[in-house]
Amino acid sequence: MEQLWAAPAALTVREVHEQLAGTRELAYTTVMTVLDRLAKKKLTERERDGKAWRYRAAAPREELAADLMRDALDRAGDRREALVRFVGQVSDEEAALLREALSQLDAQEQTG
Amino acid sequence: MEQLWAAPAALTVREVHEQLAGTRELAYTTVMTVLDRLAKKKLTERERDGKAWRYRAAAPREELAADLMRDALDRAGDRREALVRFVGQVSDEEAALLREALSQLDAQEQTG
DNA sequence: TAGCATCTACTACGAAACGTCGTAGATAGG
DNA sequence: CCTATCTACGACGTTTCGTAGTAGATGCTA
Repeated sequence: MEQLWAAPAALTVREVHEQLAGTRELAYTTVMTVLDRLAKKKLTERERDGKAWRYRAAAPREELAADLMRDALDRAGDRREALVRFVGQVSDEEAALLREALSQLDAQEQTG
Repeated sequence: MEQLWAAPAALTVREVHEQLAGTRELAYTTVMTVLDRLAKKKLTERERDGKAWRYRAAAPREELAADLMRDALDRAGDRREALVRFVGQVSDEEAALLREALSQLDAQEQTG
């Protein structure tokens, strides 16, 4: 359902619907409803374009993922423990990416 | 609802109910249902104790949090990007804990 | 200007999850 | 045998989600 995020720019309902037509047979109004609900949840934003609305993701997929990770961490009780367990679950590659992200953060703090 | 996790040992429905009585006025069967549903979702385990069941968390709160973080990361598309955003959201203290967790992971890999 | 196409707004409906609880029946202790 | 204690199972209202239809506004076109 959220594969609409793949799209780079703001799309109208029609465009999303057509783009989905290959993969799944959905009624036009179904797409409309979904987009509308996402907008109500602030996951998409919309702007007028003639009589139609043009929808765009409020934040990239990665930002959503990061938010969810934060939320999970917030409900953890002992954050240290949760983080230890988290890095314990993560693949080697992901651990490397994490380290990278952290040094990037350092660099930023130096500069900014 | 999941504040039942605060308890250290396996508890019977009655014990959980009594423990909750101070905070919230819940029917005995409500507690039972909840515990039972949690068990069905594998979030609690239960063992017989006389005619009663004794429930215990299948995993500590922190493990659940870590699982959720993983899930979020898995639905991210570009993991690097998601991780960068995540560490960007996190507090300084949490970043430090993360670094710590990562070095701990290193040490483990050396040893184990 | 009448009519058709296009779009939105609103409503709906079934399924699943959740919080809440009741009833029925098994079991154990006095 | 009666009563208290537990469980199993069902139930009901609410919310979320996927799906879709209908009504009404708007705009192009003949």
